This record gives sequence, C-alpha cells and structure tokens, in this order.
Amino acid sequence: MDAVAPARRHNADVDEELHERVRDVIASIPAGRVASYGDIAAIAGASTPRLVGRVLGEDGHDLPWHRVLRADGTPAPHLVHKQLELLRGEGVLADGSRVDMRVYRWRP
DNA sequence: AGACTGACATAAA
DNA sequence: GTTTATGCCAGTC
Repeated sequence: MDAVAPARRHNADVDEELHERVRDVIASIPAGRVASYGDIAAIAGASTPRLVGRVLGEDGHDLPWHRVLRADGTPAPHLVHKQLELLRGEGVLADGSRVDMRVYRWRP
C-alpha cells in the first residue's frame, strides 16, 4: 500500500499521549491486584518499562503507584516499606519483600 | 558533543 | 534459589 507509515512523529503530542496512557493503565488496576512496569509499558505502548517508572515519579502522586511492582514482585528499594504496607491494606499479602505476582498480577 | 543516572527487564553465573 | 552484569529509553550534567 502506498499509504505512508508515520512511524515517528516529532510532535510532543505523542509523548504527552504516552504519558497519559501510562497513567490510565495504572489507574485501571483494580484494588487487590498488582502489575509490573513491563506490563504497563506493553499495554500503554511504551518502548521501555523505564518510562513507566519515570511517569510515576513525575506525576504518580494521583495514581495507585503502590499497585505497580517490578517483574519479580519486588517494589523499588526506597519504597518497599510503604509499598508492602499499602498493598497489605488492600489484601495483597507479601512474603518478606516480595509479592506473589502469579497470584496478584492483574491481567486485562 | 559525550557520559551518568534511574520507581526496569532479561540473561548469565 | 539468589546475585551480578548488560541492555533499554529518556532525561540531566
């Protein structure tokens, strides 16, 4: 097909859209469930899970950031304490510093 | 311009 | 089973 394929746009709109997309996905995570950065990145269309972490650090104050963990079920080193406590309040039990992703992992 | 850092993931030891 | 090293993408120095 002769239709052009706008693989890359230099518009900042795409960047902002991705930013909101990530937030929307995180906000879509129901209580008592958790998701990994890589999952959110894949659903939101982010190229790398690092973008998800950046979004949370910049504008995750209004989002259930405590429902976002790493692929191993271990949250960030500086938030592990708060993270597990918030999750525990939602019914997510953690073994030490690790959560059972295969049980609590949210899947759309 | 290049190099370092970071709320990560995956592979190898 | 855990720990270590490398790669990724974007932002910052």
